[in-house]
Amino acid sequence: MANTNDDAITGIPTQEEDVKELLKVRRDKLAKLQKEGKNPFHITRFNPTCYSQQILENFEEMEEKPVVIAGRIMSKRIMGKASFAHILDAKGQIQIYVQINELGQEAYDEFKTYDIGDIIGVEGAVFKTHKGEISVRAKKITLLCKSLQPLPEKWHGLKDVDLRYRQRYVDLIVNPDVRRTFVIRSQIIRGIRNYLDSRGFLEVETPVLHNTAGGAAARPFITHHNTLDIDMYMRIATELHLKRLIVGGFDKVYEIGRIFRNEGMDIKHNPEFTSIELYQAYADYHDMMDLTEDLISTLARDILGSEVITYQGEEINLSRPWTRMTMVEAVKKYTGIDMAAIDSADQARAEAKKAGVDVGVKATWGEVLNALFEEKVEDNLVQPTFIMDYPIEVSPLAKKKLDDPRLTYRFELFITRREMANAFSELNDPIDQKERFLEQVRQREAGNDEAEMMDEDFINALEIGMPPTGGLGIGIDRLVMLLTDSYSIRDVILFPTMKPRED
RNA sequence: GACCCAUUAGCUCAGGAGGUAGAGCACUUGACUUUUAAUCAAGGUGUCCGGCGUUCGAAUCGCCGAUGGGUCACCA
Repeated sequence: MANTNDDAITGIPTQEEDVKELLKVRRDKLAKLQKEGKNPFHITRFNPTCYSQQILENFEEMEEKPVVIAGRIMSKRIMGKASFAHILDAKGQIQIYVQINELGQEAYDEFKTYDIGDIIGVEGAVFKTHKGEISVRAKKITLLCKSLQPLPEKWHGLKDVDLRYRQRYVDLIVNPDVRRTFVIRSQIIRGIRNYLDSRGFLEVETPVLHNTAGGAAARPFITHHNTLDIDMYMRIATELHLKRLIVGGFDKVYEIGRIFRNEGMDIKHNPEFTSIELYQAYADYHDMMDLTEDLISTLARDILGSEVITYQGEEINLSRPWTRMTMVEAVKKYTGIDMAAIDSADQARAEAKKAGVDVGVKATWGEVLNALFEEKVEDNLVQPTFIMDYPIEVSPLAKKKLDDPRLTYRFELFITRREMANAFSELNDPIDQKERFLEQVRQREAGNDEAEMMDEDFINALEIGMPPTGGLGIGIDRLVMLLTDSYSIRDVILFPTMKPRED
C-alpha cells in the first residue's frame, strides 16, 4: 500500500529483484500497456450488471440481452480470429466468445495478449454456442487488473497443502470446493444468528483482553498493555463475562467470537478458533440439549437440505431426538463397569486398572469415571449423543447434582467421536463457586497450568445474584467441519495458524 | 515433544546403480472465425528445500537444520 516504488509500477524489476523469465513476460506486457496509456491499475471502478450464475440460471429470459460481467480469466482458447475464454466471478464461471468482427482488430489483438489470471470486464450479449454452452458474446473487453504471476495448473489445481493454507487466495481461485466450504461456513454462522435472534437472544461483545483467563481449562496467550504496563491474557472462553450479563438482567445472551488457546495444533485444534456461547436465564441443561439438537438439525436441513449427512465416509443422522445418556451409563455400556455401584476411590481405581485405564494413585472416583469415559467410550460416539452428568472435579462452573454431589448438571455433545458442544446448568451459588475456584487455584499451585484462575469479580457478580441459568458452548469450526465434510480444522479456517517460513 | 514420510520447472508429477534432469499443463512464436483438458508446428524453463561432510564429481549417499503431512503424546 505504502509502496510507491515507481520501478515496481512500471514493471522494471528493481536490482535486488530477480525476476524469472515467466514473470518477466507479464511485466513486459504490463509495461507496454502502461506506455500506451492503458495502465489497468489506473482504473478505479467498473459496473457489472450480473453474475455468471444469474446468466446460467436464467438463460431463457436473458438470451440475446446485453450484460456486463467481470471476473478472472481462467482459461483461454485462441483460434485465429475467434477465441473462447472462461471467466470466474464470485458465483462461478461462464464462457465468453471473443470474435474479431465484434471487437475490431486492435481490441482483439490486445485481448490475445491477456493472460490467465488477468481480471477483465466484458460487455456483450448472452447466447448459446453450437455445442450448447451458455456464453457471452463480447462486444467490449476492459482489462481491470494485470496478473503478474501464473496460476496453478487448470486441471489439477493447487494440491500442496502448505501453499493452499499460506496462499489461501490462490486456493480460493483454483479450488471450487474451498469456496463452497467457506460459503457454507458463512451460512452456518448466519443460521445460528437467525435462530437465536428469532428466539429473543441478544448478541453481545465481551472483551478479548482479560485480566484473568477463565471459563475453561486451557493455557492462555499472554500479551502486554503498554500504557497500563500490565500483562493481559487473550480470552480462552467467553463464559464468565456472559454470565455477568445474565446477572445484569439480560435473560438471553450469546456471543460468537474468537477464542485463543496456547496449546497443540492438529486436525482438530487451531490456536485461535471460533466458539458460540449462549446463556438463558431460568433454563437448565435439559433445555440446552433441546436447543442444541434443534439448532444443529435445523442448520443441516436449511443449509444442506438434509438431516442425514456424510462425514468422511460415515453416514451421520442428525434427525431428532438424539441419544441422551449419563456418563455413568455410557461407561457401563462400553466397559461393563457400574460406577454407580462403586463408592470408594480405591475400588474405582482398581476397576480402572482392571480395564487397562491408567489413572493416578490419587485419582478420585470422579476422575476415574472421566478417565474411563475418555479412553473407553468416546471413540464409540459416532452418531449424535449427549453425555450427561460429568464429575464435579472436571466441571468447576457447573451446578452440583442434588441427588449425587460427585456429579454435575453438565453435558457434552459428541458427533463423529468428537466433542461438539459443552453445557451446564450454571453454578450460581457464589459460596460453592468460590470453593471450586479455590480448589482450582490449589491445582494451579500444584503445577496444573490449565486450572482456572480465581476471578473475584465473578464471585462478586454471583453474590449480587444470578438466576438459575442454562449455558451452552459450541465449537463453530468443528460444526463447520461436520457439515462440510472437512477432514482438518485448517480446511474450515480461511487463514490457519502457520509457522513462518525461514528462507 | 517423540517417531515416520515428503520437499525436483509457476502448477501437477516422473526420474536418478553418484557423471549437473524430464513429461503434461502454463509460457513464447506461427497456423486456425463455435472451442471447451481445443488442435497442429517450433521454442525456453530449474538454488532438484538449505547447510555441512564423503567423493575426482552430490540432485542422488551420510549428518545437521527448515517447512509441511501423518501417527502418538498433550489438549478435563
